[in-house]
Amino acid sequence: MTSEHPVTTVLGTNESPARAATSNLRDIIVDAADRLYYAKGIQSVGMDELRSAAGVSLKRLYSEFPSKEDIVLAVMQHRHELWTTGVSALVDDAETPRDRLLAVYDYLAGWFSEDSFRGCGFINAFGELGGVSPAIAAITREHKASFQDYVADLVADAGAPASLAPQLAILAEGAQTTAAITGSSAAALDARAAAGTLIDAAR
Amino acid sequence: MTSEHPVTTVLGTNESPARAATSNLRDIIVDAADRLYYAKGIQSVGMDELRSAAGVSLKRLYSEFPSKEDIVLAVMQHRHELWTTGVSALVDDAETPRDRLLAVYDYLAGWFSEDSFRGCGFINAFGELGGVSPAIAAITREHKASFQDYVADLVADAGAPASLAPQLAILAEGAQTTAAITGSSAAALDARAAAGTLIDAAR
DNA sequence: CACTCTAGGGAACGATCGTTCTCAATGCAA
DNA sequence: TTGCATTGAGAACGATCGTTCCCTAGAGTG
Repeated sequence: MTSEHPVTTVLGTNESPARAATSNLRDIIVDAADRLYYAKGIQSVGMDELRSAAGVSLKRLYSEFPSKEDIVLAVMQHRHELWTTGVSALVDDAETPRDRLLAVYDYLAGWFSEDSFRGCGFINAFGELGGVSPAIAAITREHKASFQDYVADLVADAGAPASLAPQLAILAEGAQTTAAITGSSAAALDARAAAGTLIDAAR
Repeated sequence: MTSEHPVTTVLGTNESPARAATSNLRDIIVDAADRLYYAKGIQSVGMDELRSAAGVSLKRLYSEFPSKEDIVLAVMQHRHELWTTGVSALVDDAETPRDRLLAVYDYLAGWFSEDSFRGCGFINAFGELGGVSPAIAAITREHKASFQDYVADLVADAGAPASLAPQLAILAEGAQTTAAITGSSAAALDARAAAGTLIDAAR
């Protein structure tokens, strides 16, 4: 489980403009891997189990990805895109700068209510493999840094002091782990309420 | 990796009043396992590696614990005790109810600054094995629930509304994961500042 | 001293890991 | 139809996993 990725450019380099047709081989593999890794952890899912779930032979699996770690990184890249588009969709629908900040927690509330929810896939992957896989640690850092930057932009747009941004990001992180472990989506509402208080106090 | 523990009583049942001498066999194993599992993840550390680190033969290892999962649970139990005593030591030293609430984040700041810090061991274990090991999921839930209860007591002592407690707990959780991934202890200060704002607003 | 018994070290076990390789089936040109 | 190149399914590989077991060293007893 080692490889040297150009980690500073892993996220955001969606170099396939003609991804087009929904179910090509790569997407089938990534979708199945995402479901399994997220539900059971990465090391608890062997290549044979992934092979069965995806309905793809080992040969074709390895023709698309050189190693298991590359599948894990592709899954994380995929999750990053889902997260980014999901959050910004709700944020863009909000009207006031304050509501745009709070929309982040509305996204969390919807996510936490999914049956399959089991915390942040990046935090899970980082805890499991961040200590032994530099590439997985790096992509996790990138994902979280991009979220921090995103919140910082929203805070700036709201005219609030920059110090508010990391506080709001911490609330979002804490809500994710709390919801994962308690199995309840209540943490999203708690975090949203706290965020509202912090935003109001920051003027 | 399966076993049926009486999960509702795993934490807090320290049934060995005469633990006395510091370095008995069990403690040696748990200490070595804690270091390795925390640094590299649980499944990345084999029994042979643990055996070498603890300087104990496999036979003696298995004479003390029936399976690897039992070692993991003992490590988590140990971490729970360290956390509980560490936090309450700082809390007890604080004078005002407000400072007692903020002392939690002071404890986090010290912890985050340790070289070995790599996030909350419970969150890491839950992400890695919570989906396949009910016992590990259960002890994680117990640990987090006990922290929630502890914060709720502090909030009640401060005369603040109960709704403040989950918000402060979420800040603590978020600080842990943020610090782990960014590799910086700044999140403790951010969380502490946010907590101060929330406490002040709750009157 | 001779014998028994216990405990411990570490080789060995079956299972499973990620990865590779063999070989049959297929498409296509002549 | 025949010959050839390419693909894919899944058996097989070496390594390593958690766990067990064999066998020796040494203490205790007569």
